[in-house]
Amino acid sequence: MNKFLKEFKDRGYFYQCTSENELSNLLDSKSINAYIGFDSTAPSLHVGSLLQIMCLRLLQKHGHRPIVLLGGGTTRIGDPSGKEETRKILSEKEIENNIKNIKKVFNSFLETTNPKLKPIYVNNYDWLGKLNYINFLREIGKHFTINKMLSFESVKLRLDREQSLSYMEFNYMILQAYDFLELNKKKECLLQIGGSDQWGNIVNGVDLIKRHSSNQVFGLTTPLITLSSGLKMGKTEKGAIWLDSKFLPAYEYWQFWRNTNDEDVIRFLKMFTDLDTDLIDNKKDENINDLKILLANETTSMLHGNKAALIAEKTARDTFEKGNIGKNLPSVNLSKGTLKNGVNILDFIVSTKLLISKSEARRVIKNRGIKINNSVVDDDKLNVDLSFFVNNICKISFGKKKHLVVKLI
RNA sequence: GGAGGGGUACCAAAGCGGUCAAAUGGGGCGGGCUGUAAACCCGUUGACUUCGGUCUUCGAAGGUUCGAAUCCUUCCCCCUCCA
Repeated sequence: MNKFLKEFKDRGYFYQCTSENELSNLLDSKSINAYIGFDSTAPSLHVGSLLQIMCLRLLQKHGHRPIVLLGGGTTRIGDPSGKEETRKILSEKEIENNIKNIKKVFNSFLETTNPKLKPIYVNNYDWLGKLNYINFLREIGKHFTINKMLSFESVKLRLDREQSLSYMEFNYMILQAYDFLELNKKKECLLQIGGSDQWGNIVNGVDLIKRHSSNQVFGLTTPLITLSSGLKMGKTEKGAIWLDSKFLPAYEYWQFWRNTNDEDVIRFLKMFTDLDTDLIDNKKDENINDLKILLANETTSMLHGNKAALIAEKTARDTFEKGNIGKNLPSVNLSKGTLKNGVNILDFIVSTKLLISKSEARRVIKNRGIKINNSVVDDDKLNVDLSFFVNNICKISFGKKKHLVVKLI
């Protein structure tokens, strides 16, 4: 088997492939261009897209070039799944800004200097925006039969459940197929990778290209990553885990990985780090918490850099293992003047943005969830003044994991 | 276009004139147990409060009433069936 494919499987990226043997031969014979499409409705990407990004890294590692499709065109249409979520209509400017921002994310994960490997960015608005409906129907539409489209899982599911499926959404798969065709023509793209939910769309593209230009291209899908808890990755409890320090500081990114479920650790090490898979298998019996730290360090340094990972680890050890005030915990500044006469604990909490409302703060205090300098606050009338500060610093904690350093300035 | 059903908090879903800031379940958050896991148990889940209350919320806007999520009117949206 081709080395890329083998590693793809070893790391647990593999779910389905259109013609595995042929693809394997192709990848052995030359370097190819392969694409993955990303949604650009948000100003950045979160861990939900990380597996896809890792696929692109792996392509590069094996000498293939990734094409990153940022869906300016499809974003404009929107995938109206979900029930009655009227999708936000994004302005052109927003989409452009999103795309610009998202590119930065890729640049921190991908090799960008080697001219043979560096990613090609494309925006499908460039071709979808120019489509002429009649021509499109005649050239592309004729290759699709309704009979077949109705048989696709995504469609069937909706129909079986008697949920409505708009014509617009029904067309989504054709547009994605068309994207692949364009990329095949213009960028010699021979492979599309995507999540398993994209299978139908990908197969459509492969078929379309065969009919339209009789080229053979391939599709490859990754499994849908769920946490052992069954939750979809990325869209987790506490809000999105952004792949961007502007939206999520490195320390919290580190914490996200540090808090991985036991059952997920080995799997995630393989998926989300560059560590050799054999090496990871050999670690199976090591202390689970050390493995989690390893996972957190590897993933964090890949995105935010080695230094940030080390700082995050040290900060975590200081706060969790020693119970100290980790120097590099997230911090807020407060002016000395406001505390001169002391300030009520509720106001204090809200002013640090630890919590957003006084009611919530009151509730949490009642549940013994607030600590100042490691001691539980049990009175919501507590007056916080300068005496709580040592060297102008004070630590306030919400729960066991959320700690904040308040600095006086 | 016709007939019917429906829009309730993060989600699902009760309520159908006062006792409703709104049952119940899920999710979230906090606590306990632990290992910064999982499972389990307990608490909590609109905002402000001098803890007496006050204010804003049940698709939208009006109206009836001492009093409306509940009744009426108009509008918007969704679903099912028929054409």
